[in-house]
Amino acid sequence: MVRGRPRDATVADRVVAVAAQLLREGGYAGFTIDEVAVRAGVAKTTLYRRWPSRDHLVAEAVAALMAEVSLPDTGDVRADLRRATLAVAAGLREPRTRALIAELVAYGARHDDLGAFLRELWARRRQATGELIERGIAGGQLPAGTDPALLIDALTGPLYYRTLITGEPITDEYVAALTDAALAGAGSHRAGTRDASGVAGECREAR
Amino acid sequence: MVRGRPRDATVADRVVAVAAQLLREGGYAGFTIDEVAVRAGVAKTTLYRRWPSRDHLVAEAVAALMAEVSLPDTGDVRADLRRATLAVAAGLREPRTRALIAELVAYGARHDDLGAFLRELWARRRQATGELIERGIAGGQLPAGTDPALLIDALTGPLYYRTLITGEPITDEYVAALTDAALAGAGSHRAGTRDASGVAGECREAR
DNA sequence: CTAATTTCGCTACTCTAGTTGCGTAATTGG
DNA sequence: CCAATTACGCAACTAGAGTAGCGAAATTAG
Repeated sequence: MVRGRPRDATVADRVVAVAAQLLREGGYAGFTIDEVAVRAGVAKTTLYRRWPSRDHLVAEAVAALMAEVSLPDTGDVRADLRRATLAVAAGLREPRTRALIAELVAYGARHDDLGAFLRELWARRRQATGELIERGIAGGQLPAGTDPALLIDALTGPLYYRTLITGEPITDEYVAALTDAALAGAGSHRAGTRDASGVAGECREAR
Repeated sequence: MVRGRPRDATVADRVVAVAAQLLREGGYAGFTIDEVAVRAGVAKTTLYRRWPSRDHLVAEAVAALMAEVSLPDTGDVRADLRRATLAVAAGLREPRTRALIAELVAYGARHDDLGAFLRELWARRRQATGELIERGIAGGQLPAGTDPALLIDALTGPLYYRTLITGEPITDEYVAALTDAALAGAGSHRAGTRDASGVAGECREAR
């Protein structure tokens, strides 16, 4: 057995719950380590014995907050992808969510370990979408040459780009156009077929 | 005339130069207001009379750093877009650039005015690309229905998405595939033509 | 020249992240 | 029971962001 005094097993749960609650209340602002310590009834030093930095604690609390969130699966892969993309867009429109993601991005850049943790978090979210796309390819609803990772990026990347970088609005019309373009572009890449000039134009006419 | 003692006109230049230099030396870490004040030979309070926060000063220094950067223009719009996208990818591969952008993203989320400032900064960079695309449409090198903003998002969004969120590598092959998909998807959206199901598949066969 | 006005430097302060050192509580092994 | 070991709480500390107050310097209006 381990020798010394065992860790208080309730501490982790209490702290993360309090941290998540603080984030819900005031978002990123108003979240202080001291406040977490007081509300959770533990010493600040105890917090730092378990989480190496404030950023780490916030990240874990966010992970707890986004533990749920599911993916539609109606059998119509294209429709499911549209719905999922609209859901992501809706989430990113929330100012508090936007602010939190922006902070997480900075955390990931500041601490290598936190970066890995967050990448893992995002990867889990993309996993399900990837499987959905695989089913779509297998079932003939998406072109055989479709690269799942690339399609996810094409659907999601512009949303985060607008949210975090350009700040341009993400309307449902924009999401529809984005989804159209991404689905139309899927499977277009072939080794040796670097440029698809004209093809899109042809497709447009053919509709 | 204005009544009181005039501002020392050299202060702004000195401070921004020192701030940019500190960013070059140590990136985001190691940048402290006190150090800037000491090196620029001004009082810390004077800094805060001109820049409302550290974040604002960093943002202005970054803006000074990225003042240059030009866009290729060979007449071949598709090739120019490929080149420009590769250049953006190369920039984002730099760890220090990546870290700075991540911090800027958080700044923009924390301060509304800084958000506007940064959006303006990015908008200026996209402006030139938009004009390039317009020329491509006018010259028939891109489908008539191409939405310039959407195409820019499709080309750039995934790069920032990978850089800031997923952390997946951005290889030149990835950029090539991404550019193919984006260019193939351009102009695919039409009012009333919500879904392009099958079209991409057709294109694949026709290739 | 004098008064009003504005900038500047300086000192001292608050607040929060994060650290250090110490005494004490809880547990296991003998 | 006793020693070793580990967790915990507490108090004091450092460092950096940001603020407040004051006196001095520079400038313009009269």
